[in-house]
Amino acid sequence: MTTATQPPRHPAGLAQKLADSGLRSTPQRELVYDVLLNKRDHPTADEVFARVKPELPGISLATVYNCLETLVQCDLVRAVNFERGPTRYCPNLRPHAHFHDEVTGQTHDVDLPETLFAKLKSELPPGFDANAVEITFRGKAKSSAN
Amino acid sequence: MTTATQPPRHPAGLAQKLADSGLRSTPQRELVYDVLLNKRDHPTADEVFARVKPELPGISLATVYNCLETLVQCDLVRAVNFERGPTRYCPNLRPHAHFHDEVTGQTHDVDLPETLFAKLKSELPPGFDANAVEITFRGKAKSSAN
DNA sequence: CAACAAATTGGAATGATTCTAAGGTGCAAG
DNA sequence: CTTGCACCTTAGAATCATTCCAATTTGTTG
Repeated sequence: MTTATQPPRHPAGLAQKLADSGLRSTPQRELVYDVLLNKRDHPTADEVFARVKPELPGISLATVYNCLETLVQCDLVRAVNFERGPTRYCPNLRPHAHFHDEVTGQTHDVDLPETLFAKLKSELPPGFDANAVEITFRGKAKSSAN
Repeated sequence: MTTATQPPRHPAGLAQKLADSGLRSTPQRELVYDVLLNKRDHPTADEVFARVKPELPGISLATVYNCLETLVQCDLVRAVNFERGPTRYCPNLRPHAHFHDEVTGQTHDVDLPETLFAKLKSELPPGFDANAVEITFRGKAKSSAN
């Protein structure tokens, strides 16, 4: 490494946030974060891997997964569709939301006023035409009061 | 069918809805639907398989998957978390929703007023304490207007 | 009953993710 | 500056949900 070291393309916050969690700043973590900031198209782990590889040819896919998880834990990045588990099925056909209890793992139906669903759709910018809205809450529900 | 035939535990609608789509009513499909109606705890395919097996020991997991997909196609059942694909990552930390373009497969960020997120949480029944809300729209966006 | 289409079946294949064991890296204390 | 040690990375194997496939079964129609 000569004087050619490139400045980081991301806010200085990374090293700090990592340190806050007792974690180290590594080239892999910085690069993965850079890639996410530079093209905000919600890439998959594989896509991040592909973008990172040219700059750090030795990096492994496992590391990309590790880095992404680390960034999520530090609240620097959010995972979309992070329902790791299998698909669940529900015979309730009325429009409703789901509440996912993080303690028990149970999923509850939550009825919401139709007007809210309408309101949500009406908030979409012009050019976006939604035919479905999915709302999922995460948290804890009082004991087993189904 | 003699007098010993058990009455279906589900609304008569099944056979009809299936027929509407040019599909047959089969013991497997009826039983899978029964199971979903009888215990509405959002079971996974494996769980459905386990509940169905005692009554129809010869049924295969593949058939359970097939039946579930059929029921979803007939609009009798909804699949929760049906993001089959890989997890996506997003460095946008402000509260926002996602719009999933079903044509291009792209995911866009959609900013919504904070008040809407608050409103949503306030609609939760007592005893439900959410620390996160996930909102995903599905539909099509006007051309490539990122 | 014969023929054909629709369904089911078991097992193999796929694909994302996680696990595991081994090797590297860098700070910290002496 | 060297040794120790905790943290990281790595490659490849393992897992798990889901899909695919080819063969068999079932049901309906002629």
